[in-house]
Formats: sequence, C-alpha cells, structure tokens
Amino acid sequence: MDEGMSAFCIKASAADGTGTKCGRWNPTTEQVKVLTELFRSGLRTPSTDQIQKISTQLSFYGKIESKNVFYWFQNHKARERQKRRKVSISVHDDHRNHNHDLHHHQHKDVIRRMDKISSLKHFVEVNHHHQQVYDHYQPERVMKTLQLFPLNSFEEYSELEKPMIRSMHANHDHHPPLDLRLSFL
Amino acid sequence: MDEGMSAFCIKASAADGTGTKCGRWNPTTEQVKVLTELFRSGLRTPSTDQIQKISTQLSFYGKIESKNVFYWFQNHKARERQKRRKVSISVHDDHRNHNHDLHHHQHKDVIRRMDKISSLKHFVEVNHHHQQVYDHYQPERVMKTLQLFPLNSFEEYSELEKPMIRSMHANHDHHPPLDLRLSFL
DNA sequence: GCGCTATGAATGAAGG
DNA sequence: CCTTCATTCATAGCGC
Repeated sequence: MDEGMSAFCIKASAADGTGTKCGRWNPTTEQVKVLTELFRSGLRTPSTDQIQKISTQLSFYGKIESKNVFYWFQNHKARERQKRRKVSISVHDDHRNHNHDLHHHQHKDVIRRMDKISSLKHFVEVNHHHQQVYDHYQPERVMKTLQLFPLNSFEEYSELEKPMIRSMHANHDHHPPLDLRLSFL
Repeated sequence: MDEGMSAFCIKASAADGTGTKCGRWNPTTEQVKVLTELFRSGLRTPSTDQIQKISTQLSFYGKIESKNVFYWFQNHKARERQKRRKVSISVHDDHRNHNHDLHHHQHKDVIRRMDKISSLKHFVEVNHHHQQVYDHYQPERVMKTLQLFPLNSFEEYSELEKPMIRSMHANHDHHPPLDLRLSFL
C-alpha cells in the first residue's frame, strides 16, 4: 500500500490533520464544517477577496491555502450539483426469474450514499423535470451574520458517525453461464 | 461533507458464492472478468453511455450500479499507472535525479483584483511537477467483437439528458442554526 | 483476532 | 463548468 506513498510527505493522522502534512491539503473537520456552512449559506463562488478571508480564518484550524478554499468550492459545487439526484438508475431489472419484491425502494428517496461523483453525473435518475434552479439565489451577500467560528478554544464533537444507513435490498445470487460478450458496446 | 460515509451494512449471508451484501459493491467474478476484459480491450475511460450499458449488462450477474463501473475504471486505470510509474522510476531513473524538490508551495497568493469570480491563477503560482505519464500506450480499439454477452436484446437506450444542464439542487432546506461565526466575510 | 494487502469510494488538484 | 488525474480513506479478504 505504501507504494503510492509520496516520498516526501509525512503521513499524519488522518483524523486529526493537525500534523502539517505536505502534499495535498487535508482539511480538518472544523475546516470542513465551516466551509460546508458557508456553502449552505449560499456561497457558491467566493470572490478572491472572500477566499482570502476564509482562508485566513480557517488557517486557525490548520494549514490551509487560498487555493484550497478555491478548489473546495469548485469541487463541492460541481459534485453537489450533479449529484443531488435521485437514485442510481435502478436499472429496471429484466431478470426473468427475479421478483422485485424486495425491491421496494420508493424511487423517491432511495438510500444510497453516492455523493459527489466525479463525472458520474448522468448516471443518476432517469427523469427529472427539475424546475429551473438558478445559480444566483445567493447574490453577493453571504449572510455574514452566521454564527461561526468559536472564538476561543476548540469544540469537540464526536465525528465519524455513520449517518446514512444503506438498507440494501437482497442480492442477486445466480450465476448465469459464464459466457462473455462485449458486443453491447 | 459527511465523511462518515459508507453505509453500515450488515454483511449477512455471505459465503454463498455470490452473497453480495450491502455496503460497498462487491463485484462477482463474472463482473470482474468482463470489466477486465473490457479494460484489456483498450477501454480506459468509458463514456457515460458506455458505462450505462456495461452496468446494465453486468447487472445480470448481480447487483451493480453505474457508479461502480465508473469507479472501477478509474481505479483500475489509476492503479495500473501507479505501479507502472513506480517501477519506471526506480528502474529507469538514471541517477541523475533532479533533486526531488518537494512541493514548495511558494505560492504567493497574488490575489489580484478579480471583478467577478476568482480565478485560480491568482492562488497558484508554482507547483508544477506534472509528469503526465505516457497515457497513450493503448489507443482506443475496444474491439467490440469480443465474444461476450449475448448480443441479443436491447441496445438502444434513451438518452437521458445532456451534460450541459445546470441542474442545481433545489432542496437545500434552510440552514439550521449552527453556532459559528462567519462575520469575517 | 490482528495486520497486511487489494480495491471500492471519496475528494483534493489540475487542465481544458 | 466539465473532465480527469492523483491521493487518500475505508473495508473486504486472507494469511498468520
């Protein structure tokens, strides 16, 4: 596993993040928390100035650079966008001998944890007559009055929870004769 | 985002060959076989459409989602490259190394005046150690004539939509109270 | 069981 | 904004 290890980076604790790792930025939970809050507040594409400020503030929690903030918003926005869709295709199983009984997922809110997929974009949902949603529901003001940043000390809160449970439907276990054909492509 | 992902799923009923459970996708040997074959055929970055088809076909062998196919190719490609590089570096590297200069984030944060959106250009100055390994050693001859899968049935799939849509999520319920302070913006 | 490895999944970082 | 690469995190499997 260490084969891909960077030769110049100290592998610090993954959970902590306080250890100033080199290589790529590893946000602390606090940083993520703030960034997420900002995002939820409506901030989507922070200006250069905002990025600077955010970065400065977040530096309190650990090593961070402006570009990290910039990238974070870019990625978060992009992945959130093409992701918040419903479910995974749900492939309309055409399994002859398979009842879809266990398959009672309301294709409304199926469980699933696939968040932010690089470019999985179109794999999601089939029909979506999304009412138009614009990008500007957040003009310039990002509600600066949100109460963020504990001015002192650290806040501890247990992280690492398993929020989403993925109730899976039964599995298909049947081995069709192993005959391969790739002609479908 | 929620980092505590990975749905916690019982891995009930395993042992029975194809006892796929929940949690993360556990490809069957047949699925892996097909995927590997596709890869060997030259497929490296399947398009959305291809992923869809592959996924559909593979669903016959067991539970699978498009994203699984997507990830599979991403990982497979990346890891092969990774190994390739490792070997290449240690062996091919004539001792005339160029002083492994670490990532010197000598970024100077040239936050210039950006009217609208912030461009990364202002945050990133250096840090270009790209190598972009030879990625072309395998063209694109996916040899569709491989004998795999009964070429029967469905082939055409409805086009879902175009990637250009900017479907923004519309279900962002109003931010719950969270004591943090964003006043620095 | 514990530690290691292989690999699915997630996300930081770029390039276009 | 979109696509892709690189790294990293989290587990399933396996050997001991």
